[in-house]
Amino acid sequence: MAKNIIVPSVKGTREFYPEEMARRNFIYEKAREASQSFGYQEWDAPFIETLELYAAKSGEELVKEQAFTFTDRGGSFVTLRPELTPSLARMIAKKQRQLVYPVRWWSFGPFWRYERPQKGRSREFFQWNIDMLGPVSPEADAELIAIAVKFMQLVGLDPKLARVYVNNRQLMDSEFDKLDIPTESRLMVSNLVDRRSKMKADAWAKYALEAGLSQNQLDGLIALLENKELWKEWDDLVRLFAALDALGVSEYVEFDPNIMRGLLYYTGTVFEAFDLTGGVRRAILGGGRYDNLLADVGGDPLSGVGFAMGDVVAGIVLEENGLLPEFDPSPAPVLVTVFAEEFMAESLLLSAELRESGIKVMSYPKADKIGKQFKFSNKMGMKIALVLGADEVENAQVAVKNLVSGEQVKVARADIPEKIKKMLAGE
RNA sequence: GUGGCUGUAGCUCAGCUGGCAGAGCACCUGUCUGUGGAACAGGAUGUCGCGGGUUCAAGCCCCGUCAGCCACCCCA
Repeated sequence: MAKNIIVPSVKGTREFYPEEMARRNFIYEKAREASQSFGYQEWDAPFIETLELYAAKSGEELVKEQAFTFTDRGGSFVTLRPELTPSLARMIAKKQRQLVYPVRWWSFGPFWRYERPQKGRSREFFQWNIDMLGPVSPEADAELIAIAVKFMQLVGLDPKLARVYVNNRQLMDSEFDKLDIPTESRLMVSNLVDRRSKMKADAWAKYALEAGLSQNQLDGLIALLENKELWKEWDDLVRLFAALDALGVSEYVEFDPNIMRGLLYYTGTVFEAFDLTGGVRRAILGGGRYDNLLADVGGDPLSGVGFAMGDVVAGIVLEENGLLPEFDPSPAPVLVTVFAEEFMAESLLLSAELRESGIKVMSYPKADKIGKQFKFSNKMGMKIALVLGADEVENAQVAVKNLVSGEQVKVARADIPEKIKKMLAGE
């Protein structure tokens, strides 16, 4: 065996062997189907942006700690995009007067964050982003949630396996007002809420008191977070749930006052989808409503609603639930074998004819022992192998072997394309 | 960025208180000079992650480093 030392890949990057590529494409296809079924247009932005673009927008941590930044050969600070929203804001701003509203855009592409890699989190990942820009209405928010649900349905995640949890930041702010929690403490309280599910109740309570809450405020906060009926007191959420009901997705969606979301720019509805079956409750996707999207990139005020889904967690969830389609190694179901060197041209000619008639065909590239060629076709999961040996060539025939049933018949050379098509059609 | 666990054949892993580097699967060859999936027989395979140290002797002990995993942090 080779003793070569293989140059390692960059830490946290992903290598997509055909099987992993099939998984990524599966997620992409389902995201596209969900997006397009609601009329969204596909778009994309640069993978490299200036550091400046992110400095004003995204959460502090995201830029300072997690951005993949470097200096280019010209001395400019550039960043591998850690998220899409700032690029979206700029691109919208540049054509703000020309676009047709509501803008409905979706995208699927690579992102980079300089984090410590572990399961479900790498430094390089693919993300589905989808946004509606323009209208401010609970019904628009509901549409995005319905798209998330559509994706879940398309991949086979039913309400027993995964669910979308919804909250509203304005509602929470008004509740925090009632508890006399000052504005400057809101971020702290948000983090506190995010952390609650990960800590034991008494440890969390202690932590909250140390963070500056009074016992009264803590009691109020707990009561608030336990109140699953709170949405009924907030008009936007009442309308949101009515819309979700009309869209037929309400069994997938629940109100949950514990959903806060770290990103600063969310201003209204926020939501996250979780896998209910896994040991770790990790968010599959998350999003919400944001206002003043364009404020920092020089556009006029415009609000929107959207969400993002990473391929890493989504892939794990699908795998753990047995929802990934079986990997089919060969895109071509037919193999043309090469019986001997002297029949190579015959075999190539046959494979070319079959492709001409629209059939996906692989040619075996050399005259290996026929058994080896069959073994190859078997490992590649192919359906049909064709053999052109001395007997067949002499009689203008081709031996056609059904690799699934094991049956083999000889067919007149001229009838081969039709015969293969019928076999592949299941006849 | 902080703390912990792990790293041995292509893969999954065993390897005792330091004493000749192992198994299963996969692979190759043959049984089978016109046929895959099965069976049987045989065969090849290692910088024991990397670098240093201790020792007569290190896969095993010590230090460092890299990578993966887990928990924080954050989030997709």
